[in-house]
Amino acid sequence: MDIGHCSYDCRECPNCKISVFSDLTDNEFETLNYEKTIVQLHKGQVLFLQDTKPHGLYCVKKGKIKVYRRGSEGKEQIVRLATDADVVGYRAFMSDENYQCGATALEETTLCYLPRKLVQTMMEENVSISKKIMKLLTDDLKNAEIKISDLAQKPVRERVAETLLTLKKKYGVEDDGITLNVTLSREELANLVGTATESLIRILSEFKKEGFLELEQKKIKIVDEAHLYATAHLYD
Amino acid sequence: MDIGHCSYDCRECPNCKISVFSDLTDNEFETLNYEKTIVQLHKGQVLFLQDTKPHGLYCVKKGKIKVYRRGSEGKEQIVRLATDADVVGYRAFMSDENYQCGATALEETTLCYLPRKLVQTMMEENVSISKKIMKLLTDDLKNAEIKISDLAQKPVRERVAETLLTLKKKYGVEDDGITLNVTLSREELANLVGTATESLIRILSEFKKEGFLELEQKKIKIVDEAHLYATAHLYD
DNA sequence: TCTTGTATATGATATTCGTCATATTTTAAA
DNA sequence: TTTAAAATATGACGAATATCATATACAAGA
Repeated sequence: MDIGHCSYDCRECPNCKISVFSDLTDNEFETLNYEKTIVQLHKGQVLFLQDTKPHGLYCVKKGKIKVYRRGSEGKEQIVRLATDADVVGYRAFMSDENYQCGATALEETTLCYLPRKLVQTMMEENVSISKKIMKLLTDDLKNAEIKISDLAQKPVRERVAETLLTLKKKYGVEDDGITLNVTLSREELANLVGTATESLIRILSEFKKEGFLELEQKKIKIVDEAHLYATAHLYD
Repeated sequence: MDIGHCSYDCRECPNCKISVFSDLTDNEFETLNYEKTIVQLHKGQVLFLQDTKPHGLYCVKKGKIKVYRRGSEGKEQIVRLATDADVVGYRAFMSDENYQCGATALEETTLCYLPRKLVQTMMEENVSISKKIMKLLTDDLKNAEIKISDLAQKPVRERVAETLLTLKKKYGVEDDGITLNVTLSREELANLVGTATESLIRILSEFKKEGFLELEQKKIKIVDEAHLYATAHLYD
């Protein structure tokens, strides 16, 4: 995990218009530039560990992060995914508790680390930040509640279909228009769906046989989105 | 659902010290008194329905509320429980979306309804309210994330044990020190655990045979909490 | 390139859990 | 009270899914 100081101006960051920090004054941007730290993660590197204490929060500049919770048998359940402009690690930070989830890079990822004091100052001075963080929280809570009822009510096959569609929505597709723009191992995909790796693999094979997907190593191509939607029992 | 205007002073409310509205000025209390509406619900009455539009938020004065999400097959998954001083219906309200969960009274319940405009004004004038609502959100998100990993990883038996302990923590016990101070049908309990009603009943019977519980109609007595903890694989 | 380890895949089997059927108890209504 | 309806309980069964075993493919390092 490489850490460096202030190598670029936050106003240049393509995320500054859409992220939590979109409505800052010039003065606030100066402080941000000075106080923030760049964190560089390679694929598989850990950003923070479950049950450790947060000291600030992370804003994804570019890359992909998985946020997961490890159960008593060591199996990890992915509870959220993050990408450019998303904020990571703010749940625990906000409630001043230990992280209840860990976070790891899914690919080469650059983040900005904002130390506690900076965030607190900014939140006090600029109401828009609190509002945006609240919006993050309500969105995450919404998704979490949907995930709860899905886990309790939908069979694995439906959840796999739904997860693939969620991935497409979250990370988009490559230039060909069908290849999911994210690389997850089968195990990670299973941990996202909430099932055993073998079950996930079997259902991917089914979907392939049924012509919904094409599989090339870790690359997943969604060739029949409509049928996936139907299988997921989703209508949006 | 009985609705009435301002029949008491919020400063008299036993919850005003611990709820979201604990740090109000006298002026703000005056407005609150004037603008709020009392809502009285009998057991089983609906507070709001899934997929409808929120116009304000509710604060539980006294009683118990279940918040649930109905899946495509009509089965409801309880995602949260509320009691005195809890705020209900704020997730959708805050993000200005339709309710994605419904809410129903589990027993005779009195709530205060605060219309949108009032809440907005108060949040702008008094930062402590936003902060407290943010605290609610982070707590709910935390619990939701735990529920997600439990649903994905723990077998039904463990989840039943955990749910019973959660109920004890949330609603406490009667004067005898062991009877859960909440009345849920077996079906509701199953919808909270995320399992079939028959499975829930079977496991309650098991727990009874094993001497963890006593069952008298809907009353559940936890007589061996330590063993329940052990079965739940919880250590807090 | 070869080798070794790891990820993916697939079959066989076991287990958990949900569903259906039915009995029993409780509650509510007549 | 008597009766009907609903909730609870229990057994039998089947479906869904996890686990285990093993094969194959892939990737990383020697």
